[in-house]
Amino acid sequence: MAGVRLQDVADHAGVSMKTVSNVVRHHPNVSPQMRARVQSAIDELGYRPNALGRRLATGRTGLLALAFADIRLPYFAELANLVAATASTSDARYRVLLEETGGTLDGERAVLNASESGLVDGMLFQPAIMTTSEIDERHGDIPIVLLGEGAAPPSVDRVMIDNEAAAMMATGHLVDLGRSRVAFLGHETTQLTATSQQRIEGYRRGLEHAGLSADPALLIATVETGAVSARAAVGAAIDAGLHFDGLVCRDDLAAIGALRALHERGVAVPHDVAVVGWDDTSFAATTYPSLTSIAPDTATLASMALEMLEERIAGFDGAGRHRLAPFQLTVRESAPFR
Amino acid sequence: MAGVRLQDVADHAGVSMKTVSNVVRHHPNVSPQMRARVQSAIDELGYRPNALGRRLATGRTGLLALAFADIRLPYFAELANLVAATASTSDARYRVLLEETGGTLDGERAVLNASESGLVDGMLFQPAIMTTSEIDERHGDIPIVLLGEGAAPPSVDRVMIDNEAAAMMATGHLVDLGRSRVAFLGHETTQLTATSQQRIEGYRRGLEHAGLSADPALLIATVETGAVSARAAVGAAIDAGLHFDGLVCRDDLAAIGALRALHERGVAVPHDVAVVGWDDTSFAATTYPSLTSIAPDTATLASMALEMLEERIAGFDGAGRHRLAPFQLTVRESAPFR
DNA sequence: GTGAAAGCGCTAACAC
DNA sequence: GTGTTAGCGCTTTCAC
Repeated sequence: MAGVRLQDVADHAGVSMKTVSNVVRHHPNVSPQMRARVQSAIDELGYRPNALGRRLATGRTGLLALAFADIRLPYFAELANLVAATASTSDARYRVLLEETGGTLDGERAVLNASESGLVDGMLFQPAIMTTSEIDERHGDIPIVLLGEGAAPPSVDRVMIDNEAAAMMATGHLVDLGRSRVAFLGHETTQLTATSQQRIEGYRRGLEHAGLSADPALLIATVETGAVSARAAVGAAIDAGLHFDGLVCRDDLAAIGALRALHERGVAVPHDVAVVGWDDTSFAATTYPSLTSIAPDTATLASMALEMLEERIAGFDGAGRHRLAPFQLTVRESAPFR
Repeated sequence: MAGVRLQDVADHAGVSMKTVSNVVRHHPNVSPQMRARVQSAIDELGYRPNALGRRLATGRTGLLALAFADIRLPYFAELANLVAATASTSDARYRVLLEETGGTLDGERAVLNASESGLVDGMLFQPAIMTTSEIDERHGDIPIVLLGEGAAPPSVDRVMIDNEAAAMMATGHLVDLGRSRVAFLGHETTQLTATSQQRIEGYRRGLEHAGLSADPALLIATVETGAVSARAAVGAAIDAGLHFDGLVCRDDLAAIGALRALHERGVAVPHDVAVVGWDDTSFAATTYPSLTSIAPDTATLASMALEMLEERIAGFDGAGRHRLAPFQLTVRESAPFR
C-alpha cells in the first residue's frame, strides 16, 4: 500500500511519530516490546518510509552524480561499475546517478550547471575539454572530485594516474622489444585534450630516454574516439607509406581498430608491429592477438575519489588535493616480453 | 551561495514566496516588470531552487531507476546510454539512477525491495533470473516496465524482441550459407535463463525448419557470461573433437571469445565456421573478422519502454502490456551473404 | 496578478 | 523510553 505515512503507523500503534521513526531507523533507544508493537503496525499497514521526506529533513539524499563522456566507452562502464559498487558499500550507502556529457563542452557545462541544488550530495566528474578556470567558476558549492587527467583547478580535489609515466612505460616496453619506429595513435586531429597531450608527452620522453628521436610523422590522429575511426586512420597511414614497428595507442578502442587495420593489410602483430593499448579494459584479453595495455588501478582510483568526496560532503573545506592512483603494464600477445 | 531559500528571495524582492515560485517555474501569470524585479533578486542572491523541497511538494523526483545485471556488458551500456538520452529529452526530463543486480537473485531482489519509496518515479528493470511470481509479489506499487525476455507477470508492462524469431533468423542465415552442423554457444551450464531458453528454442526451430535435426552435442554452454568463458568453452569443444561449421552465439561477447578460440586452432572464419553474434554491439564492426549479429532495435525498445513507463507514472492502471520491438540481422564478414 | 497559509513526510531538539 | 513540536524548502489552493 502506498500513501501510508509515519503518522498513520503511529496512530495505528497508538504511539508517537517519534517512536515509529526510532523503530524504522533502528535507533537503539526503544524497548523490545515497543519495537515489536510498532513493527507489526508497520507490517500490517505495509508502511514504506518516504525517501524524500527523510532527505528533506536530513539534508542528505544518498545520491552521487557520476559524470563523464559516454557510458558506452568500456573504460567508463568499468569505472561506473566500480564506483557504484564502492559507493554502495561505504557507510553512507550512496547510489549513483549517471550523467553523460557526450564529450562536448555543452554537455560538460550542463552537468556542472544543474540549476537545481540538493538532489545529489556530491559529484564525481571526469571532464574532457572544460578548462580549469571554467570548472572553477561553475562548480558551485556542491562537493566535487575530479577524475582523470583533464583540467583541475587548485581548489578542487582530483584523482588520476600519472599519464606521462604510463606512456613512457608503454613506449619503453616497445623500445625494449627492439622497436625503433614507434608510432602514437588516437589523439584528436585538432585541439588536443589534456589526456592526449600528456600521453603524447610521455611517449616523446620515452623515445628520448631511449635515445630515439620523435618523428612527428609517427603521430596518427583520429577523427573521433573509437575503433572505427582508429581503423581508418591506421589504414590510411599505412597506405600512405608510413612505416612503423611499434604502436602506442591512446586507448584500447584505438588499439582494436589498429589491430583490425593491420590484419587487413597482412601486417603481423606483434612480429611486424607491436601494439600497446591503454585502460586494459576487459576485452583486451580476448582480442586476437590479445592486447598488452596500460592498466590503471581503477579500483584504487575509485576508492580514493570516493574517500575524498565523502570528506568534502562531511564538510572538509581545505585546498584541492591532487592524488595519483597506481597503474601497471599488463603484458599480453600484442607486445610480449622480449 | 548555498542556503539561499525561496523565502530569502521573496524578502529581498519584497514580494511573496508565491510570486518568486511563479517566476522560477516560468509560470505565465506574472507581469514582466515583476518578473524582472524578482529575477534580479534571484541573481543577486545566487538563488538555486532546492530539488528536494520541490520534489517533496510535487511528489515527483524526476528520477528513473534503470536496473540490469552489469553495466560492463556492452549491451547494457548501450541501453543505458539510449535510455538516459531518451529520458532526458522527454517532457518530464528524467534522469537515470543506475542499479546493478550483478545478475544474482539477491541483487534482483534488492533492486525491487528498495525499502524506501518515493526516491524514483519509476523503474526500468531487466530481470535475468527472478520468476514471474516473485516479480509480481515484490514490485510493490512503484511504476515499473520490464525489459528483455526474462520473466514478466501479466500485470506488468514489458518490452522485448522476439527472441525465438531472431534465433531462427540467425540459424536460417547460417543454413542458407550451406552450413549443416550449426552449434549454439553461450547458455548457462545448469539452470537456463529465459533468454537462453528462447534463443535455443528459436535455434532448434530454425534447424527443423531447414529439415535439419538438432544435435544436443552442438549446444556449447559457458560457465559464465563473457568472452573469456566462451573462448574456453569453444576451445574445449573443438579439442574434444566436436565438429561444426556454423555457430549461433547467445551474445556478441560469446562470439568474440569464439572467434579467438577458432583463430587459435587455425579454424578459418567464415570459411570453416560461420559465426553469428547477438546484440550487434558497437565493437561487432571491428573484430577480425567483423561479426554478423542479431541487431535489436534498442532505440525503439527504449522509447517504447519509456513511453509505457510515463503512462504508468501518469496513473495508467490497466493490465500489463507486452510489446515487441523490432530487430534485424546485420550481416558482416563472420557470416556473409552467400 | 499577487499574497497568506496549509501542507508534502520526515527528523531532531527538547521536554516529560 | 516516549511524546511534542518546530522546521527542512517548496508548491498550491484559496482569497484578495
